[in-house]
Amino acid sequence: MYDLILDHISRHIRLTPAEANRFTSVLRHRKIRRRQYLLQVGDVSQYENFITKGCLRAYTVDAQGGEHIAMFGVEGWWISDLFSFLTNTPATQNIDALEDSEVLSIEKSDLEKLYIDVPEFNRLFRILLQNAFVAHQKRILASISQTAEEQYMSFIARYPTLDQRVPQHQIASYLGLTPETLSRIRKLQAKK
Amino acid sequence: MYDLILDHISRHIRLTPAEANRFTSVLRHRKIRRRQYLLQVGDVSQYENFITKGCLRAYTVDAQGGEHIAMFGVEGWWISDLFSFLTNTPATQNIDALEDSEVLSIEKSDLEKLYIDVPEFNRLFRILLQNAFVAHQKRILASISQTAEEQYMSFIARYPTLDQRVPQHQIASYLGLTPETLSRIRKLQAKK
DNA sequence: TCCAGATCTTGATCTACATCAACGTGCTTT
DNA sequence: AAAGCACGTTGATGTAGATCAAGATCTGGA
Repeated sequence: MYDLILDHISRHIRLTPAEANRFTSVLRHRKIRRRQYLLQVGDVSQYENFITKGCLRAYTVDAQGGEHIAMFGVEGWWISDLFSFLTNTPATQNIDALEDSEVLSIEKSDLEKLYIDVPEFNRLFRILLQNAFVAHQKRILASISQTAEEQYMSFIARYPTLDQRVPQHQIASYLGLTPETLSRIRKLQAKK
Repeated sequence: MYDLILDHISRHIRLTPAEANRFTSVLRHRKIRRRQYLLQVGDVSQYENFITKGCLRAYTVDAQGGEHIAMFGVEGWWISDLFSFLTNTPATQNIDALEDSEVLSIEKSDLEKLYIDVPEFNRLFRILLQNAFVAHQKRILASISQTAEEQYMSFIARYPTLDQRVPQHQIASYLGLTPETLSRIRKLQAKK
């Protein structure tokens, strides 16, 4: 149950067995069925979620009802509405499952206690944030400087597994394209 | 000299006078003239820089020579090529000054020692990263879901001072627009 | 089994924004 | 004071990608 997350953590910080137990003891295991919400707009996000199985997405819904995907997550990734989680404000994103999934969730108050009891966790979450920050920065620069086709090619180069698992129109939404445009890009690419 | 940065820090963590001294003792004060580089593509970023005066920008240059602005920074903000800094790889961004500026720079090895000696700094930089992360996420969602005009209106709403200080074509570059398009958007807005 | 919805594709048309080009103004540098 | 940039504006035209519409598969639920 905890193998994946402990392995994930051990890449960044070293824990004693006691500390590892301290950590896993506050994790809550949850199963999320396909199309089921992990978080809905308006709720306050209580948890940081580590995905142990399946695939989820975080997305906003605009005034016209259009969905815009902020991030995907698969096994070994974290997913949450970080802003809601950090500031205790209502979430602006929905998170739901694209496949039957399982997550390990840590509650905010538990995480804060953990920071105090095992200071290394400050370091861990700082590193995770750094990586996420850098990924976001690349995504921004891509979106302001690349064509739709270039962005899609970068996407499949960086996330080849996601391209296989996720419906095409969800990827279009992630890239800020219409499904039709992505379909045409793929058709052109197939010829090359 | 250190008033601004100590005030900035005190919003997030509480330091003893000794810890504050420990911190300021590793800061390096630098003056950067308008158009002068703080960091150039290819160099490894050695510093995190806190701006005490002036205005800087971080930007990439694409194959066609086009500049794409990753971020602006003014007094009270941090600026760096975080990826280069964290991974000791050559920077992919230039940072230069849009006005005569001054920064306080902390070197990577000093920061790492600081994390050990004063663990609260882990917390500080985690919080700073969280804020930056959230800002980036909003920018991504804006760029994939809003029109050019909407993005510009959001920009001036969020950064009214930047809109005053920064040349218009730099803002266009930040938003991923051409200077002509931004000029036309502003003309339309003026009528409203 | 059958129906409804989800997904993807293809074509026709539209439009937001880019590109190209010219010009005015006000700094900076000498 | 002159020359040269940097910066912004405006107009004409081009194009990437959106929108609208229709149809083909496929899938899951009653």
